[in-house]
Amino acid sequence: MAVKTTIQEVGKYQDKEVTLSGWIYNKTNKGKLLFLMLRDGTGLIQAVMFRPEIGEELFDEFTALPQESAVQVTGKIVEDKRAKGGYEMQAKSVEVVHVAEEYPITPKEHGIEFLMDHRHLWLRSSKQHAIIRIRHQIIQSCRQFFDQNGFTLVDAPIFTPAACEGTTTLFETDYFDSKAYLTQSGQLYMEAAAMAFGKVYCFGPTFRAEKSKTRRHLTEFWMIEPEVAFCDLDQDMDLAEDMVAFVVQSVLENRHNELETLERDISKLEAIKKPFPRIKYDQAVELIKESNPDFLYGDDFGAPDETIISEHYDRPVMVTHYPAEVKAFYMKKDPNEPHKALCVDMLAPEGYGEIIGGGQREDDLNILLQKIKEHQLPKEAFRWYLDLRRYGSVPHAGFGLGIERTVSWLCGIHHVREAIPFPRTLLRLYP
RNA sequence: UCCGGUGUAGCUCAAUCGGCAGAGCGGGUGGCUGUUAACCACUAGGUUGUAGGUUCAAGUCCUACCACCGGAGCCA
Repeated sequence: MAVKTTIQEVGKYQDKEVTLSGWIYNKTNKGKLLFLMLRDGTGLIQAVMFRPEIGEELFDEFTALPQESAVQVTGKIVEDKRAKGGYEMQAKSVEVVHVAEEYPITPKEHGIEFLMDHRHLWLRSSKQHAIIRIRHQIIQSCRQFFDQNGFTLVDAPIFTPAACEGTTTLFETDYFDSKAYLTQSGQLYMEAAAMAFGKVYCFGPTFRAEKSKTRRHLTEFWMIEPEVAFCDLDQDMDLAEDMVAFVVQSVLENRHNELETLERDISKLEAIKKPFPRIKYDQAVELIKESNPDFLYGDDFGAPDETIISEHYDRPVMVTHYPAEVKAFYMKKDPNEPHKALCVDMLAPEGYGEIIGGGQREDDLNILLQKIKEHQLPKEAFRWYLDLRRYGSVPHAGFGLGIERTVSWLCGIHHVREAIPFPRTLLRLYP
């Protein structure tokens, strides 16, 4: 009896008989020959069926099968230069598992609305499949990086009691007799966790009810957020740089086929080596003013401004020391430049924008109290957070890495909605 | 929220000055032993986003609405 295997393993079974289970990705026939492109989730392989070998009845049945019908095929794996992937199967016996209905996504072009309405099926097509596998690789290598560097996973809650940062619109939901808000960031909880464990990170979904309608925004997106006790801004940047370089390397090493499927320019990713350039806000403004003279000093950067900055470099650039007013209340001010925050944004190359935002946190109780007052935030909701500055407050820092923006950058895709399996945007809650 | 654009067959799109509603893919039927988005022949398939209006005549012009796309803002 033939051994069951998967398409990515067929190289181990050259000239041997195996059984593959999967779905018909595409097929074409030529009289007595039928070419099945078989998909099993691990790859694609062509199975060649010859009418006299298979038998009239089964051959006709297979010839009539619609795209995405489920089948099981047994045959010999042979090396063949004509086949994509280098191998093909000479089918000997075949079995239909399920005859699909007429499949809506054909090998031709489709519009984005149609594809997004069929996202549950679109994930089967090779490009989307490659993107999600690279997403998996990115997440896996982030976790590996933290494991290797002494971090403890401490996940943050999704339901939160109040508008945490006060800078963004949150989703509100009923929580029994009161209201709860979906988290916009795990950071404040990570600060508590860092005081308990030293080096921590969380990985989970975050939610923003902003009516943003751009290629860089989702209402539900995933962030990896490390936080480290006894850490200053420079050490925080070292960490961010180490992690991003590690992740890029890991994707290059393990997902070469997927990058190829996406026609990603690999040389752009191979250039991502430490050290990353580090510039201050003031220097970034000078770069922007070369191309956009209307930029007002003191403003936060818009998407086109970020692109201008990133175009000066072949690797991610870290911009620090933004004006304190444009940053969140918990950012520590630079003692040497009191109007600047000890913060860092990492801008990806090729115009992919901000993938990391972070910095050193304010650790002085009185300054924090003052800031909460200035930002008119509900002091009661921050009682626990302020406790962290009462019981052994230490310099600490961290950052958040947006998974979808990182996936988009590494995959070279145009829109973050393809970087998450089931995107949630301003205008989409289905499927 | 603002600016711009698009709604025509299951899908992607055409339709000139307002004058017979069309193609490719997908579906169906037949043919082919090396196809890669196969090819060849035949075939079925339409409330032109919705509601009004102008006109002998509207896919095409006008008004309103709806949906989506792109960008900005907001934001990460």
